Amino acid sequence: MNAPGSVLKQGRKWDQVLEGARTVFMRDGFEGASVDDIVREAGVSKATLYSYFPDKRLLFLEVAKSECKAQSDAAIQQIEGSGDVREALTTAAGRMVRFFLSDVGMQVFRIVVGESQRFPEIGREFYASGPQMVRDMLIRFLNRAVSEGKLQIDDVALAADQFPELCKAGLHMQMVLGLRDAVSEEEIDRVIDGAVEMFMSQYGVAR
Amino acid sequence: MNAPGSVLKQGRKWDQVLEGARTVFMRDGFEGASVDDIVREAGVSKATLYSYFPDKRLLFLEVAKSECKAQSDAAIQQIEGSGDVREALTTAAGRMVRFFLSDVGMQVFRIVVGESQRFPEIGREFYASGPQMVRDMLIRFLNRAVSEGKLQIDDVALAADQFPELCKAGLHMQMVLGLRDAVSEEEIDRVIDGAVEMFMSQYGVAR
DNA sequence: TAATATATAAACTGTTCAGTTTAGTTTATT
DNA sequence: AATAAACTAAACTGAACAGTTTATATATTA
Repeated sequence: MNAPGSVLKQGRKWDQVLEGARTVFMRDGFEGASVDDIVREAGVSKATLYSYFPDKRLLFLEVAKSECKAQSDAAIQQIEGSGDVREALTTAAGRMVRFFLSDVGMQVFRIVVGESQRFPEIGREFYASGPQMVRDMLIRFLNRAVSEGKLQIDDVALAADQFPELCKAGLHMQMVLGLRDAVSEEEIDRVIDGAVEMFMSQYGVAR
Repeated sequence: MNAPGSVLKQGRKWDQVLEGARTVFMRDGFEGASVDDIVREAGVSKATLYSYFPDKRLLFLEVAKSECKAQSDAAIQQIEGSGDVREALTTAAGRMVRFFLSDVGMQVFRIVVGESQRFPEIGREFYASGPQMVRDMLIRFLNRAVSEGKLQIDDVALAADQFPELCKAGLHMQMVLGLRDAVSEEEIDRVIDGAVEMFMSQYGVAR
């Protein structure tokens, strides 16, 4: 079940540490979170934390990975199943937008972007356990739709990169930069519909 | 000419300080840059720096604003002029992509995203002097094209949000996260053409 | 040339914080 | 109950760093 990604680990308070770290990192960011805050939140001694994680950065990496995986597993699910492409894309877009705009999603994004220069593996691991998953899923989905004659796409990889971007449509940037603190359901729907509409108008087969 | 945005300012080494700060912030990020590094780079005393800028954050804000303004002034220029919509969009897309993927553009983005939680005005000022400018320019351009019957767009604001996102198409994310360290001209063209193609296939008027 | 502005180097203050160490305690296992 | 593994609190180390102060120097202006 809750495998620790890397080769670190022992004992029984691992989850407790990770949960405390999650809370504090999500609240205060990477630099903003002190290890002392984390141990206090986790109800654990500093020595225990350091017996699990060699340093703060690795601890954050573990938190980010587990968050990402949880979210993108949920977001990926079966696009499969539903026969209608338009419907499937709408569903997928909904999941994506809600993920991008969730507190956790945005906070992880902020931290990862901010720290990936100093700690490149943070960027890599985040990408691999988040955006990459979605991208791969979309590529599979689009390839299937193409081979079934439901879509017509020359460059599937490009299309798989375009769709998630369309799902941001300015909202993500505004939220991440703190220009707004909420987005209404109407706006979300408007963006989703706009994304699907635009995507289908290029790649949909004429009927 | 080089007005200092806010109401701070005096004497003759202002530019020198700003230039040194620019260099160091762009190289090391916000937290990574120490004020001592900056004064060393600028060839200026710490006291002088602090006589111009009340604190490090404000100093960075000034750097970010001036970078942003320079870049987005250049990027905005006249889309106007050229009568062909497709051509104008292609040109604009080229400027945008090259801006997103430039060292300065990415570094400012990284820092702003990373720090805008702790310092909300950084996010606001960045947005106002960068993305907002582009957005407004696009809205004006699209409205004109619509009224001239060259494009058909219901929701111009949405379209103006979609186009820049299309210009990112995964590349921006990969670069910002440090998964790549360069993008070929071919890839850039592919993304630009893809963006224009998709945009026109929805909003272009049938001919 | 005297007076005023601006600049400088360098030492200092105060704080924050990651990571370590120590000496002792709790929990599980046999 | 004995033993070992995991945990604890708390003090400590060492370094980094923002911002201040002081005493001095160099331009600029009147």
